[in-house]
Amino acid sequence: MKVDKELTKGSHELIILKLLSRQDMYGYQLIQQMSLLSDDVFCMSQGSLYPFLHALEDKGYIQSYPQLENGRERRFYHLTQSGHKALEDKERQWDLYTRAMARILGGIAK
Amino acid sequence: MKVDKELTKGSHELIILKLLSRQDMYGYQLIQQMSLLSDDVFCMSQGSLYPFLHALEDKGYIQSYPQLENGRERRFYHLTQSGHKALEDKERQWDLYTRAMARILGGIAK
DNA sequence: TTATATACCTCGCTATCCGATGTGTCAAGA
DNA sequence: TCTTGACACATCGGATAGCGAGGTATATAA
Repeated sequence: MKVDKELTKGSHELIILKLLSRQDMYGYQLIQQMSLLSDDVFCMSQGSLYPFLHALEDKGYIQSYPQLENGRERRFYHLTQSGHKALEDKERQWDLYTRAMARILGGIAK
Repeated sequence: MKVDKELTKGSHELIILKLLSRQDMYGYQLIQQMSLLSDDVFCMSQGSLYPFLHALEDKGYIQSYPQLENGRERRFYHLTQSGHKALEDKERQWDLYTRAMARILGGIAK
C-alpha cells in the first residue's frame, strides 16, 4: 500500500462530491474513477461507498435515479444545489487543511 | 469549527513526528504547538494525545523521559531513529496524497 | 457452461478519536 | 490563607467511519 488509508479516510466526501459535480455517475463508476484519477491513492471499497452514498442522499447532497445503460440498470447520482454548497465548503476546508500542514511541515514560515 | 475533524484525523501521527523531529517536547506542549502553528486547524484533545503518544512509544517511534523544568515534572518525548524513518515515510505519503487530491480537484490534468 | 467483470447491497468488526472525568502541582490574587 | 485557574498527565466509555466478508444478480467472454 502506497498511502496509509488512515490519512485519506476523511476526504471521501470531498472526492465524491467533486466527481459528481462534473457529471452524474453511478457507484461502481465512482470507485473506478477515484482509483484512476488518483493513481490508486483513493481506493474506496464497495462496503464503504454504498452506505456512504445513501448517507449523502439522506443529507440531501445528492439525488439518485435509475437509468438503463447497455441493457443494465444503474443507479446514477446527481449533485443537488445543497451538495454544491457542501462541496464549496469542503474545498475551502481542504485548502485550510493543506496550508496548515504546509506551515507545520515547511518550518517556521507562517 | 473551521475544518471538519473528520478530514484532519489521519494526520496526527505525521504532525507529532514532525514536531518532535525539531525538538523534544512534552504532551501538553505538543497540543499547544499544534494549535499555534496550524492556526487552530489541528486541535488535538488530551484524551486523544496521551494514548496516542503511548502507542507511538510502543511502536518504538518515540522515547520518553521525565525532566524537571521550572520545578515541574514533565514527560518529554524524543524521536528515535525508527521514528525518523517513519516520519520520512509519512511525509512521502502526504505528498502522494495531496498530489492525488490536486489531480481530482484540479480537473483532468494528470 | 463456466468464469469474470459489472453492479448493487447489508452486516458486524475494528480502530480511532473525543468528551468526560480524575489526579495532582503551581502561581496569582482576593 | 484560601481559592481559582492554568498546567500536566492519565484513563475510560461511547460514538462513528470505514472495511472485509458475504450475498444477489446480470452481461460477456472463454
